Amino acid sequence: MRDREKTSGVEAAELAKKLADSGLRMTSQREHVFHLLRAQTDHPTADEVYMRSKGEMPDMSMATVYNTLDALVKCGLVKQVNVDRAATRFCCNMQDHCHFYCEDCGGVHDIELSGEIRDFPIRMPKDLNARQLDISIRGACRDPKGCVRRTANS
Amino acid sequence: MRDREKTSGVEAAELAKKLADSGLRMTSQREHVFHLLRAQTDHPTADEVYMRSKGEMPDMSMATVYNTLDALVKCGLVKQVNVDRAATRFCCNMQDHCHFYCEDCGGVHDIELSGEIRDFPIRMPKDLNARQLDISIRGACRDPKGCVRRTANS
DNA sequence: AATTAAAATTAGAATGATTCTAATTATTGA
DNA sequence: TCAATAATTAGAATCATTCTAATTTTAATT
Repeated sequence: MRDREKTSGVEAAELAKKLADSGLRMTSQREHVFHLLRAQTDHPTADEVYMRSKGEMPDMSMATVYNTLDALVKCGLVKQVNVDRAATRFCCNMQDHCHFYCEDCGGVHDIELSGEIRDFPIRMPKDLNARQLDISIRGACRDPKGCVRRTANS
Repeated sequence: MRDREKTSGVEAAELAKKLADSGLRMTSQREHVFHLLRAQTDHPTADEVYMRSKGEMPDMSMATVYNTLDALVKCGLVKQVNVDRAATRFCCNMQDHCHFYCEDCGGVHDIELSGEIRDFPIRMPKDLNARQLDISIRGACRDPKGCVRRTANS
């Protein structure tokens, strides 16, 4: 086993507990990736995490980076920013609306907004110039008829 | 040249005008894809569009499907649903917040919400059970120091 | 109607992100 | 310590998307 420190004891304990709560084990790789994510809050990609891990854990594989990020997401310590790892979808409803992804059937539904997007309670910094806002909601259809994994064609 | 109908004259005229406004040409492939998107509002992927186009235009290539979807997005008749075609990003800020993607430098910034997500003016249908809501904003940093295309490492 | 330049389409190769596989190693609880 | 289970690894495989170079189509002019 490799040494397992660098992270403050508090972080390590928090991580171990959260992992255990989800039935996952504490490993040095998971601790290292978690520490690394906390050190720089710039939303790295998996590949960036892999690069950054090289210094302290040069043997960690890309597969482990993905597995570890999945574990951290599963135990609620990390969020995935572009949540959908699947293909881009297209729609021709040009009204302001948002999208609901059903995690069970894979379907996408439009959801109406009941107000203007500009009135949403978002505190936009002055130095950022917004061009487009997207809202997506993930969850499950409750309709047993509508909620059937769809096929790619027709 | 292949025949070019199937679509109501109104649609075809609207499409031709929008394309022209963006300096793009009307083609039978573009008309066909546009018609197909309007016929089924289920947010197909590029591959699904390709499959569905087989019946009427069996020779259309995947490259054309992508080019055509890009053209329709560019001229404002179609929206891309998962806007980011790049790698997934990870963050460990577990507060409710949203993300700002700078289209110039590729950076991602957290943006605070000034209210509860549950108070957002979204008209959620009763048969949909939401588990997670994501808000992403695209645009440009105005800060010339902060806005520099970042490198993958460090 | 023929000519031409620019734009669009095509097949297929290339790329990039992610997932899978099978073998090895580490962790945990008895 | 031992066995069972979970995690890690390298590398292959997959999938979505982009690129390339050749061909075809379009649109504007003769």
